[in-house]
Amino acid sequence: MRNTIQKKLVYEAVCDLNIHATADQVFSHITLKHPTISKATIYRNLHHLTETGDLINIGTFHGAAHYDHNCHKHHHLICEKCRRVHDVQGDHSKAVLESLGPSTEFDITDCNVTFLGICKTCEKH
Amino acid sequence: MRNTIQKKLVYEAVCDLNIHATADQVFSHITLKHPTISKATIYRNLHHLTETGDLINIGTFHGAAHYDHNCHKHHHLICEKCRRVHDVQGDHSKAVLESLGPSTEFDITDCNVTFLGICKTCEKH
DNA sequence: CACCTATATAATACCGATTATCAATAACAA
DNA sequence: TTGTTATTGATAATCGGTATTATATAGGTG
Repeated sequence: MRNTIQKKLVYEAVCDLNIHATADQVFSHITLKHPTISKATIYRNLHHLTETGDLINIGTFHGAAHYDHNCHKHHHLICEKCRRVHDVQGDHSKAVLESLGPSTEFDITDCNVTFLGICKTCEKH
Repeated sequence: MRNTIQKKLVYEAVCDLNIHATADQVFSHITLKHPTISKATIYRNLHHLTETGDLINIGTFHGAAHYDHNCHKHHHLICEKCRRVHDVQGDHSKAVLESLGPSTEFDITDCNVTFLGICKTCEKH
């Protein structure tokens, strides 16, 4: 896996934006200064960076995937009004897996805990 | 909201299939006996039935949404090989919300706990 | 350093899932 | 039965993402 300028740009964009950006937001951010970058390159590098553990892919049940450069264990809250993704500190996955106990039906590898609600900005209207 | 034949068919299809069916699976099932039903009607009614609480939309991070007619609180495991959705009995949401405590940042309405792993069928190869 | 070659790129066609549009139809209240 | 209005079927459009391919370039080799 080569260290291309584009890969660096994608990683930096996710960090700079710091809003759990989507591929599209990353694309728009980068094109401001590098108008020739391709959308396919954004997607490819988001995948690469997720594989190497530099980014985390936040599944959000609806619409586009969001990416997070904060790789410390934590959770996310999806605002049901604006669909933005917010950080929720803590790690409840372990506790859930422990209280679930060993499964005879599945080889459980992970547990995703995601909160739903309304963020402060939307609460105010 | 009117009680159309199509809405009834969609609900019954999700129940009869009993496999956390996708819109496409519901469509295929219904067209066997009602070949003129439109895919848009399937999507529309899946939405309606989710709003009224008759069905649950299971987000799966990738691909199509799955629908569940079992509205008792329980969780799902998504098999990382076959992407099928399996039931996991229990309700950990409450415990997670309690251990999280009250939030000053968000009006948290719910907490989604989804397990990832490999199901028995796929484990055997 | 110049060269090589495999990998990454830009551009674009394509795909699956879902939503929007709209004229025709049917639910249901009067 | 009739009028109104939500729902339908058909289909185009959109959205998020992947596949293809000719070209460019990262980074090792001599």
